[in-house]
Amino acid sequence: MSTRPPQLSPTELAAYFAFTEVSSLLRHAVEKQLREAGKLSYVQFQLLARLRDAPGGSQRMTDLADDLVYSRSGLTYQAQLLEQRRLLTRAPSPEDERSTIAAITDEGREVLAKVFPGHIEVVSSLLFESLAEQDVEVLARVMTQVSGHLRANPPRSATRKRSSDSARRVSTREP
Amino acid sequence: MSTRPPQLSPTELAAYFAFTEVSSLLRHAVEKQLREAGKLSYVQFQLLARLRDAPGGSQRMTDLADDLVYSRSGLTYQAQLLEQRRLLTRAPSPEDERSTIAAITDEGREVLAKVFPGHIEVVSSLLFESLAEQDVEVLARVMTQVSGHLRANPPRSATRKRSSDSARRVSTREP
DNA sequence: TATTGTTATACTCTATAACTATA
DNA sequence: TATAGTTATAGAGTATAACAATA
Repeated sequence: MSTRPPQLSPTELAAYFAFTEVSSLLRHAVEKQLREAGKLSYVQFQLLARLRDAPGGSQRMTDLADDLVYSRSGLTYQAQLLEQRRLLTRAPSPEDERSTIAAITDEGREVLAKVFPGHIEVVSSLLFESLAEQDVEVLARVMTQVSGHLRANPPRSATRKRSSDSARRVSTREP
Repeated sequence: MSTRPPQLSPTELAAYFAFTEVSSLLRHAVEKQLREAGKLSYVQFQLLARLRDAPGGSQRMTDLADDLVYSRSGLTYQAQLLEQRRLLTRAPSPEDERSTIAAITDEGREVLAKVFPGHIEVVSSLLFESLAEQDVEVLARVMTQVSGHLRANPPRSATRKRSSDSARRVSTREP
């Protein structure tokens, strides 16, 4: 095993501290905006956004839970809330009666549309406003790099699930 | 108000998505490690770490709450938990009897010391392992830039404190 | 009166385990 | 048996408002 140095370098420390601070403040601001503009929690927003971007505007509950690093019961809870507000529907899958397919409704899309401008505004003004175009490019590159690294090396606890038969689709394309 | 474009550029979008994903996964992993290694929540860890780095290992409750973007009652709650575990003490300030000074104890420092190696290990292997040294430098620079920007433009809600000025009577409704 | 901090309380979120039903 | 999902439930965390003490 490759041993990582037991200490962070000063540069790493600075990067880590600044990263967590930005992350925390941005998250806080985004949550506030979503709550005020559409009565959505951050997770609910992610849920709806993911459904909207999924083919057919729908996805299996389990896949949603996997993507959002969520427990299934937690997802059920949030889906119930959104269903009560008619922002999504749930129905058993025709292929596999065990599965539940969640689908975003028109009302759900409306809420997303209502919330989005303010969301962009927050992200834009807090995260990007002070950055030069090149900085943004560099940030995108570095974060994408790390993101890929994290997908490739899941945090141990998330590994226990997908065992033998249905291996998970990874975003890496193999020739 | 400076006018920001109503849309994020593709690069900004990529940067934002990757950033939030990394932030979320890293936070999750860090919380897990802190919980398992020292039964600390992330906020409690930040609290202790901040006290440790403060002069005298102590700080006023209000200042702690400000720094951590925390409500006072929430801070009181966490401080109570830590005090019960003897990881910090609370005592009224000699200068101003209204204030409470929280101070980290030796036991608190021990817990931090116990938790730290694993913390470093998580951050190191998740955030930095896949990055070249130059990437880390760039990340530190960009995040510090944004962090400074955020400090300079607090998210509105955190602002309404220091102003002894009466600039906000205008929008206040009275019966 | 304003500030500091605590308390009382209500609410949201999350996770674990037991359970149902399908496969 | 294994998987998908829900339910029951318990616990942590947060915020708001009322409050007491001090300035």
